[in-house]
Order: sequence, then C-alpha cells, then structure tokens
Amino acid sequence: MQGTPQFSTRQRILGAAEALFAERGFAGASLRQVTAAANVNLAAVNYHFGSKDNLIEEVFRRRLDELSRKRLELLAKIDAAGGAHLEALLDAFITPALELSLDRRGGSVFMRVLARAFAEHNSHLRRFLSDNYGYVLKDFAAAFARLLPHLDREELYWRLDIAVGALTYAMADFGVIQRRTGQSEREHREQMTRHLIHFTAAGLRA
Amino acid sequence: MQGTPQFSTRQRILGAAEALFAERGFAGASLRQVTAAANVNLAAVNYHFGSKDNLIEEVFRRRLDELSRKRLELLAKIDAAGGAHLEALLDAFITPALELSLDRRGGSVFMRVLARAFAEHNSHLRRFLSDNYGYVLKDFAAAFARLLPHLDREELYWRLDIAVGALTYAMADFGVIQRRTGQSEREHREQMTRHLIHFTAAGLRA
DNA sequence: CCTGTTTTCAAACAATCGTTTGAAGTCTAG
DNA sequence: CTAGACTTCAAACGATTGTTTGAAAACAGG
Repeated sequence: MQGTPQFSTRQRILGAAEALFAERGFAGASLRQVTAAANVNLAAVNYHFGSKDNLIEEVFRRRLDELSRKRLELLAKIDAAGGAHLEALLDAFITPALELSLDRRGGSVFMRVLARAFAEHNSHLRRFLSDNYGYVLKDFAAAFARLLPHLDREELYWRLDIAVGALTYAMADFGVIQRRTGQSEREHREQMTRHLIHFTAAGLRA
Repeated sequence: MQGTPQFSTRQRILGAAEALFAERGFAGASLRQVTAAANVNLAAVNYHFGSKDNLIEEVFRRRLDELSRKRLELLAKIDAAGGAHLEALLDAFITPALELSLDRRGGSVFMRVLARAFAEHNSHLRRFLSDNYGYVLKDFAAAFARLLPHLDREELYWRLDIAVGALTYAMADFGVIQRRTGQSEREHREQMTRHLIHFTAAGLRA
C-alpha cells in the first residue's frame, strides 16, 4: 500500500533497468542494482525475461514500438496532406521522441539508452534494432528523397546519416548546454528541438 | 624477436585498452582482456597505471594532447591569415581527428572511445575532459563567434552544441553507412569529412 | 475449501571482476 | 662482478557478476 499506484514486477524491472542502463550503460549496470532499484527479487529478471540480454531487448521494445508507430503516423499525415516541407518532416521524426523524453511516467531517459545502443558496436544489438525498426528510417528516407530530388542517392544517404547523428546526440542530451535555472525541462527541450530542426533542415537543403 | 618492432609494456597496454574500450566500453572491457590482448601480465596495469580508472584517463591523454595541439595550431594559422570562412574553421577542427582515425599505427579507433566518453554520463570523466581539454572548444567557439556575428551568444552555443554532436557521432563511425567495397578507408573517411563540413557549415550559417 | 498454476524468495552456483602480494627476473650504475 | 632499482610474473585476495535451484507464498478457477 503506497501512494504511487502499484506497477507490476515486470514494469518495475523495465523502468529501473532503463534508468540504470542510461546512467551506467548495459555492462555497467548489474542485475542486482536493477532489481534493488525496482524493489524486486534478483531472480525475477531471469524469471520474467530469461536473461539480461533479453531484458535489454525488452527495454527497447517497450518504447520503440510506440515511438515508431507515432513517427509513421505523423509521416502518413504529412504524405496525405500532399506537398510537405523539410521542417515538417523533421518535426514528424523528432516530436514523438521529444514527447517521450518529457513523459514523467517514465521514458524521460530512454533516448539516452537509445544513444548508448549506437555507441555499443555490438552487432547483435544493432541487428535487433535494424531488423525490427529499420523500416521506419527507410520510410522517412523515402519521404526525404521525394522532398530533395536534386540530391542523388549517395549524397542523400550521407546527409541523412549525419542528420540522424545530430538528432540522436542532441536528444540524448549528450551536449554541454545545461538547462537554465528557472527554465522548465519542457521549455529547455522545446528550445533544443527548434534549434535542432532549423540546423538539420539547413544541412539537408544546402 | 618478432617482425613488428617491440613496443613498451605501457604502450602495448594503452593500445589494447583503446581498442577494447572502443569495442566493448569501459565497463565492458576487463583488465584481463586488455592484458591478454597486449600480451602482458595482468598485474602490469596496476603497476604502470595504478588503477583501471587511471588507465582510462591515460588512454585519453595520449591522444588528446596531440589532437588538441594540432587543432589549435591550425586555428592559429587561420587567425593569422585574417578573414577565414566557416569551412576552413570546421576543417581545422576535423582534419586532426581525421588523421588520427586514419593512423595505422594505432589511433584508428580512438574517436570511438571519445564518443563513448560522451555517452558515459560519468561526471568524473566529463570533468577530466572538460578541465584538461575544454579550452580547445572555448577557443574554437570564440573563432566561430567572430565569424557569425549575427548570431547571439545563446543561438551560437546551441548550434555549436549540435555541430559537435554531429561531428562526434560521425567521426566515431556510429552511422549506418558502410565503406563501399573497393573503396579505401581513406577515401571513405575523406568523403565523410566533406559531407560533414558541408552539412555543418550550412547548419551553422542558416 | 481445495487443487493447480503462477509468482516470489533466500540461497547458492561457477565464473569473472579489480587489486594486491612477494618472489623471480631484468636492467643499470658503480 | 655486484648492489640496487626497476619490471615481470604466477598466485591469490575478497567482492561482484549472471544464472539456477527448490521451496515458500500468492493467486486462480472449480
């Protein structure tokens, strides 16, 4: 009987794992630290997820399923509206991630976990992400290609690669700019998003 | 007596640690893996470096001292030449990192280690890097400010933060674009650098 | 209330972690 | 050649790693 509603053991493990993976990395966060933070027995991880590797995958799945859905939903809306411009397309890609990073019921650190996945050159993890969520990037790439017909395929892919890097790095809050005192997290994030879209659109167009 | 010249125990440890930190992260690479790869006794790490944390710092110091020196040297040349333009400034920042990533006598994976340092939100490591090498970014920021007088301080810092993110991510080779078959590593890297400068310059200017 | 399933738990597993030890080996100056 | 400093080595330290176990607890439908 606590003030906060009681989440299931599964959910508590996922939340604690997400936070600790963001802070200390996948290898750096131990299952004992995770289960202690989740207020759950150590064996619960292997009972519910089978192994630490499976837990890691599940941390991604929990967020990326919805994130990908929202991104493609916004992309579809833009496509339906006919001629979109670059900023709207970038907005469709970024906004769902922004919402996630502002979600107080968890998820506020997930983008950092996602950025860690890029840093891990772990081929297994990369394949998992590519196999399950690569189609999102593919769909967006096609939309960008339609909007930037003057760029040949190779040129476009290079620019998108760089753009994804800038977005990933920024959304993970890896930069040196700190939130100003008196500024809310939301204001800070929204300001970052504005600059991010402006910067990236210029880079793609140039 | 081997074909390759004999490096000192210290150097071999640093090289092996760099490679393994790049591949598996600081927590993910154990000292036993490092010493085995370096063909060196386990105790040698603590003898020569005191601790794993000190070894990590030394891995950075070995490369960043020279990298920072070269960057500032190129920056000084540009300043001396009078009016520079954005692309030259970005080139001064990137080229030393590019050379490092092409150095076959080691260093080819260091940029990946550096990117990992950003992913680690470890405050100790961040302070170490900021205290010892932060002045390089400061000097470059001042040069960018002179070149982009229409941007106010806050706007400039946001753009530079995003630009550093794009550079870090790309130089660490975190992207999805693979080197084409038949293309040398040098050609691949130089092509990446060209796109990177073009993209970033546009983002800063816009 | 009882039976069978699902979940939690303390305890232990072998393996690996960073670090320390003291002796053996290598080197260099006198 | 020898004394002393520097470096390497195998072995062990206690602590921590992911995972497994079998029993206790909680829950379910009949």
